[in-house]
Amino acid sequence: MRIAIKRPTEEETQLSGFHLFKKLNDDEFSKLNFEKTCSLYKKGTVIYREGSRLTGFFCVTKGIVKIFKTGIDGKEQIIRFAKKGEIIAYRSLLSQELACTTAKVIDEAVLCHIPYHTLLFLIESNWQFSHHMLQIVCSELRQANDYITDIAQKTVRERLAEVLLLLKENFDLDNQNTLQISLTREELANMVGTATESVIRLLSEFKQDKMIELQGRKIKFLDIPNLRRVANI
Amino acid sequence: MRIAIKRPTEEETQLSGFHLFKKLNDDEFSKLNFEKTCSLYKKGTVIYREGSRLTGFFCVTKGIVKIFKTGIDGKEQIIRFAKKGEIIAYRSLLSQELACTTAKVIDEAVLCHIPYHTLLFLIESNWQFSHHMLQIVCSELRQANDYITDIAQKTVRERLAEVLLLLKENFDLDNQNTLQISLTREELANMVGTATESVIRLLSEFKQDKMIELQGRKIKFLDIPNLRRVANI
DNA sequence: CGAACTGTTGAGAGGCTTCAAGCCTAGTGG
DNA sequence: CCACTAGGCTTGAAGCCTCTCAACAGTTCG
Repeated sequence: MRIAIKRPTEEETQLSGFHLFKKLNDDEFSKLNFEKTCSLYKKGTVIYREGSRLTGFFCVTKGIVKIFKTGIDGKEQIIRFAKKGEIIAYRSLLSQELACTTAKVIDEAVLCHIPYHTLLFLIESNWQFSHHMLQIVCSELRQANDYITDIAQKTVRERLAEVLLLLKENFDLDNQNTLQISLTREELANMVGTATESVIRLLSEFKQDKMIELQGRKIKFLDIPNLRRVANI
Repeated sequence: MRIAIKRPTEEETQLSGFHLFKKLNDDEFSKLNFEKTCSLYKKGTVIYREGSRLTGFFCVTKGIVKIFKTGIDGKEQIIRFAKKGEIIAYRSLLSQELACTTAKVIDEAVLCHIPYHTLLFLIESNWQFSHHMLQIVCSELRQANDYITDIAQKTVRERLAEVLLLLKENFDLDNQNTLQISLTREELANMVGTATESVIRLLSEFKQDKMIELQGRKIKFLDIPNLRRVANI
């Protein structure tokens, strides 16, 4: 599945920007760089699949990767998106379980594969690395718990508004206030946990209420305070 | 809020059973024991509240603690229950955030408070401790992600059946197949993410279908395979 | 240029929630 | 000892939010 067409540029494989690796000493960082394997992945490529055995984790140095679980009738539930500076597949790896999610490229991406033994080496040799790692997992756990509460208690309308705001926080807007991540209606539905048709209807309601503007998959924010009110946060 | 009426027994404050501390050397374990503070808490006591600052994490050595978030209109969303051998409050502590959940005793409990500096000391001095800690957080994150998928895709009926089976896994049954944890209908609803009335109606349907038997808050399992089928796992 | 996928809209059905009323149980105070 | 109260439990009825199904338009791509 892992098809690399062209090589990523030197710059696209730099791990120095990762907060996680900030406290490594020169030796550790060299070792990391020596043992990493970076590849460029086209949109649509599956990085790893639910149930597969992982040999390491990945650092996203470019692009966007969608992490999802497959639920009832193959319906996707999107857990999160990973972008530059974030790591994926570390959870199942640390638990030494088979992958419980699938990772798919939605924006041409460069990923660096870090073998499991390198991860273990870093945990053993540098407590600050472990500490950072702990903070990353804890942060993700917090988001997951927050989301459980939302999804259990809020209406689809509130959740969609919240998801839009969340996307706004995590992915930049251009100078026109347009969201710089392109998702299908179905993907939005799979984030919110609803039917595609519901997302479509609600989006056009938001549009009628002058909170957003739509052009295909482009979403432009017009009235964020009101959107926040709808989201009920 | 933290009212200790009677002292816990020596045996009730032992941390030697905790998997998390298995790899500590004698010095580390002594330090841990020296710096812990154990108390006994009555049913209904709040250990820590959403938004409060935490000074350490807690090891549950006896009893059951309910961890929940407060959502819309004060409606509780139960995140999990912690029982003997489990730790609580570590997530917000590690992230150095204010508590994002509330912990309340639902079965008379003994908790040992471990100060933040002790946690940091252990992370610095013993990589195996950090590794265990990472595995605990990862395991909780996995459960959270699974639950997001369920709650987003399954019906209330399926989720209730699943919650019952989950409780069966985590809390023992007596020799009559009766669940050894006593929850109100409202608490069940707050786990499933539904209205109390819905839980009541579904429980009596399950009873009519001879899958469970009810006596007040006691739930007795009669047909687990069928319950599993309803849960759709 | 058709095939496959995505997006849109309408109609109907049904699962759940909400509101309301009443019952039961346990704990309290006269 | 018993009425009383509060909180939990139960049931019914009404209604709405959301899903599903279905048909069709638009878009992309080989």
